[in-house]
Amino acid sequence: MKNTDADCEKLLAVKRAMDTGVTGRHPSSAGKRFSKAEALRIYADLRQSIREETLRNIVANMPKNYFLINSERALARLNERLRDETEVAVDTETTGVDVYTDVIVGISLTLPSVSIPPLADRGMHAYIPVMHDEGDQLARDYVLSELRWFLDSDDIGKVLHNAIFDIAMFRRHGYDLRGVTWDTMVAMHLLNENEPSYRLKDLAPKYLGVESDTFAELFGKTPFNEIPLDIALAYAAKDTDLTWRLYEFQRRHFAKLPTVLEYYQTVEVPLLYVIVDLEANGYILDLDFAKEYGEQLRARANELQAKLIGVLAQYHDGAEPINLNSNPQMKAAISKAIGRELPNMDAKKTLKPLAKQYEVIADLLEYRKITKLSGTYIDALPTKQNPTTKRWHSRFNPIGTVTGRFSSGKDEDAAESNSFNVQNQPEDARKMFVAPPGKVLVSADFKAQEIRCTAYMSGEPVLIEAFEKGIDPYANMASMYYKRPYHEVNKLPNGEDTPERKAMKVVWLATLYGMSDYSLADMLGLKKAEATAFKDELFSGMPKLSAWLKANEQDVAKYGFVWADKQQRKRRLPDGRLKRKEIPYGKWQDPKYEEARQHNAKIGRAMRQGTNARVQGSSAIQTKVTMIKAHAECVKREGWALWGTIHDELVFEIPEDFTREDIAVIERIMTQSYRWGDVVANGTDIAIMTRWGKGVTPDDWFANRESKESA
DNA sequence: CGATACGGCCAC
DNA sequence: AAACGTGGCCGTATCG
Repeated sequence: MKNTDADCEKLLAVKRAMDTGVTGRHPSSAGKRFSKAEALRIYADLRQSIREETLRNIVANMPKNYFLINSERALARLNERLRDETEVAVDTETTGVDVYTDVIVGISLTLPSVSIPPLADRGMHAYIPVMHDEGDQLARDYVLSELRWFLDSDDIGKVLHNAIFDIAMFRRHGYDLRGVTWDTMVAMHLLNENEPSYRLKDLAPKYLGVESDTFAELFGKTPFNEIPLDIALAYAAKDTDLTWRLYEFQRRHFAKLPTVLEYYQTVEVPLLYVIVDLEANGYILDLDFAKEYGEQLRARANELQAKLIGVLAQYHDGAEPINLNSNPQMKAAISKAIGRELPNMDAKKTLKPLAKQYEVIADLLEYRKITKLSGTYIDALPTKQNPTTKRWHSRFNPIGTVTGRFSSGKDEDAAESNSFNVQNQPEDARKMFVAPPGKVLVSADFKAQEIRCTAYMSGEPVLIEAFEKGIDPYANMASMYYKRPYHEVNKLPNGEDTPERKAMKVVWLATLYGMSDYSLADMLGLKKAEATAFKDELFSGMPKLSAWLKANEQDVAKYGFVWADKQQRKRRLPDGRLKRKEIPYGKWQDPKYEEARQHNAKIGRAMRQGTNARVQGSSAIQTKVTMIKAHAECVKREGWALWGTIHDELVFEIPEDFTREDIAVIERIMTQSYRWGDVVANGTDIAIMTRWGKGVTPDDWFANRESKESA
């Protein structure tokens, strides 16, 4: 059997160790033939001893300006020194990564300006253990109360790596961490959104030339409170030491990016506090509803399962019973059942068109939809209640995407966490989410956010005029293209799209996202040449937009990056500068040119990403700026909180006795917080609900309330 | 048996 | 020729 690269390395390490006499045969294998299994056992022991040696080295080679603070006197002296600092690096060590349940076991501080005469290195790196199992130390309550003035101070800036976590941990113990001025993790993302990892332990070797072991490498699954204080000091003080050095490195680089720095300091950093509140506020789920709905879905799934197995089992060969969740099995069985070979099991492209013709396919589609819905959402979410807060919490990661949008879900190193993605909840699962008692959810979206953004960035008069007149841009385009009156191609009396408007929406998004004419034809049911002609004619009426799209591609090709609005954020697309590889005519399928094809595909992808990143990235900035304003308003108002954000939408929770003026406030926040210059006004649609979903308009809500009052 | 890849699908 | 951007997560398949 062939060994993996990882195993090869392990075996080589063992061989080296045996050759140099560092280790010998494994005691458990005395008298047996030397085997790979024994070598791997030796490796495990070797690793353990390497780990122990690493820890010994870390302690032995610890810089002289790392100090353990474990007496009242030492803490008092530290407090004095803190008063002379303007900016300090801060980090917490904790029992785990659940900010609502875990607790702080120690605090690291780097005081950069301290100078202790015999020591060559400037700066002081302190670790204050407060809950380690062993060793002399101060109590957490005492330390936190002594440091309260510092934690509360806006005048002493705090520099952290992943500040959201630490702010939330301090809050867990009833303390604010005010004055955060820099988050090296977020800053790194603005300096390079393509970075493979934003862990301090990966950034330090890469950018500071400092080797650094991860917590897991050094301590495995041992919680930090079980780590002896000498090792804890060396490890924890190094964290703020590295954070500070990374900060200095980043400052130098931001000097060349003043517009990005301005955005970082006025948006991304203040936003961290908004996110902490948003995440902590959390969600309430209607468990009775979830239970009942889950049972309904399960019953239907069982019914479909029995039916499908009845039909398909005969087409399945193999020792194991047929599995409806297995795509390879289903592809084979259904192909046989319907007497034609399916190319794949894509629901939209392959199965849906066949569902009318073949009941078995319709059943399978329903079965898959239901099992996905219950498996991922309806049955899964109820188990994720936080034991401490009794609410459900999501993570909103402000650097989770390359364009600047939020991602939502679990943290990278938190497989066990109860966190979940709140941004991809299907309509049916949203019904589980309810407003807290006495409150309503108010959702406010940016009306046609990305299209307004494009109108502004391209300066296209057709789009700008449409927005000025309050005209629907899709309908306007449809009117132009089909040469029919606007009202005829806008919406149908029942509020649904006309086919013309729908087609324009597809074409619009296709262009924005760089869809090929081939795919567009596929989507609209046209021939490729027809799709090309369609797009050409449409865009010939909007020359400024066409020029803008072209310029974006040229920028990607020339510079390898594009800017979001006002040069606040860069999207680096280095593949755009690659040179295309020639593939001779007729050799397009030739395996010999596979590498050339992939190479050229990367360039095409970069070209498509350019426009998308400008639009999506600028829109994300609008959403983030608006969130800061919305949060500030919520803080001022009793019972108001920011409940969620889904890219182009903010959701508030507010007391149910809200007024028309309250709605007007939300409307102003949405439309005035971040404007597309003076060129394109913002719009917002507001909906009110007690259960997450469609909701009603404010007018309907008030009409309903008034009719109840008069009854 | 664990880590990882992948197809598929939810959202905007 | 390839062919729609940004994500997260599920279950199965695959690898060693």
